[in-house]
Amino acid sequence: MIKSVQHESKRKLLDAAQNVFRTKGYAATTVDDICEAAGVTKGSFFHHFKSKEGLTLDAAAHWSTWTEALFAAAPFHQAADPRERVLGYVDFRAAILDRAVPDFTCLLGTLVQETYATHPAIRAACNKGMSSHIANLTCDIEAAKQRYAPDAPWSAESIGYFIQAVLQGSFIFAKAKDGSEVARENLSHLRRYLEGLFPHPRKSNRKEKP
Amino acid sequence: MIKSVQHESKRKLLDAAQNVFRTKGYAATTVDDICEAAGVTKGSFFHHFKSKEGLTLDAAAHWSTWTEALFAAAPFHQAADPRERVLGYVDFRAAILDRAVPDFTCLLGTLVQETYATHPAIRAACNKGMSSHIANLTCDIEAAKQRYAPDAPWSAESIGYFIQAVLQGSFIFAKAKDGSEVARENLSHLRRYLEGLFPHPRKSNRKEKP
DNA sequence: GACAGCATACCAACTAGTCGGTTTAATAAC
DNA sequence: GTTATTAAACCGACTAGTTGGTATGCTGTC
Repeated sequence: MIKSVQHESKRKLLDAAQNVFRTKGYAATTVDDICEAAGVTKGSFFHHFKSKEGLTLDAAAHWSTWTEALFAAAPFHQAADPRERVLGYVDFRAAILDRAVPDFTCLLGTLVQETYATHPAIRAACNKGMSSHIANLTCDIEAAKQRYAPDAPWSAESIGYFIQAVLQGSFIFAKAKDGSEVARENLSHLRRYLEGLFPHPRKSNRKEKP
Repeated sequence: MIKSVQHESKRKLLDAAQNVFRTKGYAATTVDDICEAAGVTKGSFFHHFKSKEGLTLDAAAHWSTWTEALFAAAPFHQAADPRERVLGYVDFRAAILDRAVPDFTCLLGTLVQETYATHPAIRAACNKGMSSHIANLTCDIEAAKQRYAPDAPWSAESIGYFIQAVLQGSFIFAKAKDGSEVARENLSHLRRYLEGLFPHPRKSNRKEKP
């Protein structure tokens, strides 16, 4: 407990960065903004991070830990059938769309869009985080493919990227329209596509493959 | 000719803004950056635009004119079958992915992601431009639906948004990976989905509906 | 000479990062 | 148990540089 109190400022700064970046973007967010949101001072900020970019790199890693924990704990992750896990993932993403826009959008997508040409280290960190999330997702997709579409011409990984692209694009429309209705419809199209990619052998969805 | 020479600086500023914003984003782009890229001075900038935000609003309108002209002139737009026009649109978007990243990404998507919470006027301008592009696209989709899937439960408009979301999301991955391979695969998934939504009645794709 | 178009010099506000110093916490010596 | 020592955490005023925007001046055309 003593130890956790010590590093509380750092954690608060990383949490605050997540939210402020998702609201205002990277460049428009000042170090003071983050300090204010975290309730710490600028001196503390530069004690823990060597620069704004340094904080951002840490925040990207922090984000990945945070989201992986979130998805690992989500109920869809328990389904026995990998097809259900994949569709459950999409449904889960749809379910959290009722929050405010900055609360369901993706830090990494927001950051990379702004910084890809100017901050190579941030671009790389975002790429790493997104790829690793997709790699996790790809495990379930691969298992579903083995069971329901073993001869399909597409790769499981490319489906993982496709799912993420639909999500990222939907976030942009949620921002443009200040609402998540379009995002929700997009996820419903995505679900229909995935259902078609993994056709049930017959009628039952409990039937085990021989 | 005199008139066009007179306003050449303004046009150059709008063109430059398009490219610089797509590379560095809104907040990280300085007025001086745009002036330098356009080859004009700051005095000229503030002669034509009242502020950086003012220029951005004009640039969003300029972008819409520019892109609508681009798509109106593209060959896919001539196809007689609306299904071919829709698929041709996707193929066209895939075909221009061989350019550099800032040359195929979307100004409006980039802008709105950064400014949605801080610059309401820019958000509205981006929303308007994207919606209008989708409305154009929706005409072809609606016609294709009438012909190939008149009883489908989805709306033509929602397909328009879905197509754009896939594109916008693909741009994010093109930025994250500094390459368009993922984007290309995403568009191939999108095409497969659309093909499934508009099934051919039999075998021929030249058959006219009675 | 009036005016649009453009150029140069300039300013006030802001921002990332610094720096000297204070507080807090853990450990060790006594 | 008290005190000394050390190091990490923290503070907030300050600076050097940047930025959007302004003020003023110049030039050619009508």
